[in-house]
Amino acid sequence: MKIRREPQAVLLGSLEEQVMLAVIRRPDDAYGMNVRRELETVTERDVTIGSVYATLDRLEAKGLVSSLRTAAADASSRRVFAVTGAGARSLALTRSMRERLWTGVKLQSLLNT
Amino acid sequence: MKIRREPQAVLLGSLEEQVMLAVIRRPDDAYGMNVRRELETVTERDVTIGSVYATLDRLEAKGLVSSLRTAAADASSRRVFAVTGAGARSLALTRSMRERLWTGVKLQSLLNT
DNA sequence: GCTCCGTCTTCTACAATGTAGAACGACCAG
DNA sequence: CTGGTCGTTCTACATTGTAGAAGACGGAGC
Repeated sequence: MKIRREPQAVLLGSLEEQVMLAVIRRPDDAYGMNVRRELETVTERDVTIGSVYATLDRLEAKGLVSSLRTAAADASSRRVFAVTGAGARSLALTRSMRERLWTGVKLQSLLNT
Repeated sequence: MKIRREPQAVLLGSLEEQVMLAVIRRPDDAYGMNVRRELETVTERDVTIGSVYATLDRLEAKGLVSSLRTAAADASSRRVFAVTGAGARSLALTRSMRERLWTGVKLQSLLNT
């Protein structure tokens, strides 16, 4: 009998993490353009729409987010995203690993070198 | 006349950030192999030495870390790294931008989807 | 002196992620 | 119609992340 390999939580790239967080911040409203807007307003840097979709598609391929289409009858058909359980676990893992690295780090003395 | 582009603090990739933190955590002792060890013990995942050096070299090219060679007379010649002021600023920026995105995010409800 | 070994660095090649912008379809105002 | 807005898809390319082999060097043991 085959040993079942656990679908382990995966480490995220920096944009992947940001995009997932933006999705979470827009409950039920997380379609591409909105994710982009959220990202831009919160981070104050601009992200092209292509980057957002490319990332979203790759995350979906990995099962970290899922998407659902709004009825075509609607004003315009949107693809609404949500992070999956696996996605949430990846976020948690990515964060805790990073927190461990940051623990005890003092930047002050280095800032004005 | 050309407009001068400011050498702004740069956003970091996930490994870049980790490597820089590992460098900071090994004051005066941050040569390649040690950075790798630090990374592995703190994050509990393995990183090949090639990844570490590639990242370190790229960071140096961007001026975010600097390196210095120990005397060749030493047991073995090492290249010791340190993060620069620009590096520290990038770390700070990367972190604060991310913190803003994480603010208010609750993973709990999503974890066991 | 050799030869084997451990430590550290360099190099090459390739996969995954990040980025940009044009093209497209649908709808609505005029 | 026609042009404008909104949202999505696609293509192409740059930057980062990953892997492992190859070298250089000095010390241990014979």
